[in-house]
Amino acid sequence: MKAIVDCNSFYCSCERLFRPELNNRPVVVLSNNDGCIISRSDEAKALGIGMGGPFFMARHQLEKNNISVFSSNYHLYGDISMRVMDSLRSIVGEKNVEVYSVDEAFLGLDEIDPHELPGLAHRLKETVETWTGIPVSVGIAPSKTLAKIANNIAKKDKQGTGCIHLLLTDPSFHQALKKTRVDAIWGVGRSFANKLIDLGITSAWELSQMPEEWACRNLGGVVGQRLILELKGKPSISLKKELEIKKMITTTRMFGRQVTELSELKEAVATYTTLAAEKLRRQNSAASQIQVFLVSREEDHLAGYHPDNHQSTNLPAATSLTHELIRPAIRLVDQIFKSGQAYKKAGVLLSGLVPDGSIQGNFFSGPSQARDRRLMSAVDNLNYSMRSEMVKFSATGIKKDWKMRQELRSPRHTTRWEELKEVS
DNA sequence: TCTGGGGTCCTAGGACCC
DNA sequence: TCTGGGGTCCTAGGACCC
Repeated sequence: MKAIVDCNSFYCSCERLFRPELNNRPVVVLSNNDGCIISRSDEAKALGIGMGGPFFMARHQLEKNNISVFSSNYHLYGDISMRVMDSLRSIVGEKNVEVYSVDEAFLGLDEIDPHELPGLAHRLKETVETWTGIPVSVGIAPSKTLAKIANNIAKKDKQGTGCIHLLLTDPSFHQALKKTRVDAIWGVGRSFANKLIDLGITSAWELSQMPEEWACRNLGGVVGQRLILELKGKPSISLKKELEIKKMITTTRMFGRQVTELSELKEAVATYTTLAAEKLRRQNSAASQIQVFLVSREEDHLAGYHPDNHQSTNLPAATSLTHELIRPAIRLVDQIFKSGQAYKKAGVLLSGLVPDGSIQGNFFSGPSQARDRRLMSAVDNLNYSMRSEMVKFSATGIKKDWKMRQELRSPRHTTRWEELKEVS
């Protein structure tokens, strides 16, 4: 058996922790750059605020309904997320928790007596809520995909289910499948859903009755095949181990305004490279390839890949050192940049990742490498313990006029001393 | 005027090797 | 005049997730 534990309106719930007067009131949280609405409290949903809609278009509606609006505060959400996951680990054991995203985790429950599952579900919910203050929903079923469906049922009828739903027997999940539309299945996106509906397959139940070979041919090969098995209650997507090493690392951001100056683009790309390099060192990897891309205003509506605006280079040797990554990154900006072009977004992608310990050296790398690495880890430690850019490379700029907008961000209550909540 | 960011997995097809 | 076949690795692109 598998469980999924999912935080309800996670970002909104985090904001409410320090603003209890917002409980039972409508709240929304915006994406980076205050672009879209990415989290809504139940009250905001009830007022008709859509998911993923642009902030500027909803602004009037938000004001009219006196809805509280926050920019995203990832320092806060990341810290609260860790506490939620630690609570789950303390109940089912570290090896049975797969952190699936910032606000949800799959749990492996094969060692638990099925009779104890309802009690466990309640204990999970109550413990997380008591220890962290974040409300959660729990779904339990034989496979991950069915657990997701159970969780959706729990969330859809919070009063009726108490945010807990279990699908432990065949009849119970058959019933649930009949009530679930194909486009609501985990693993079925827009394109597969359209395809299925065109074929007259509208419910999860109908999909589960299709032959595996058919799914293999029509739903993305083994992915589709696994999906059918999962819907039948045969677990085919296993729990992933913690600490899997990422195979590529990217940092991309919109700018707060259009950027036309080469010098500003270089600052931004140097800043993103610094962030990506920190992520790289955190998992003890080194990169052997770096790619940079700039997105201009004009091509924004043309979705996808534009070779003109992407350049990549193979590094002479894999590295995790920020300055060895910034240099080639900036050269790539020079190659891509077109004078007179207005850019709205840039990104850095590190790939060809290898373990940092066993880097294939080359003729030209000298003994300074070891010293540089000690320097980097000192910088990381300082920045980590202060939770800020205590020490940084001058190439990343000082003023950062291009930085994204975050006009409505709440204080970083749990990660910055100077922003600690005061209670009098 | 303003529409996020960061990932994963899988497949097809080309390059290359023996 | 005749010109194989199987395997591996890499990359681009499509699909999906939160």
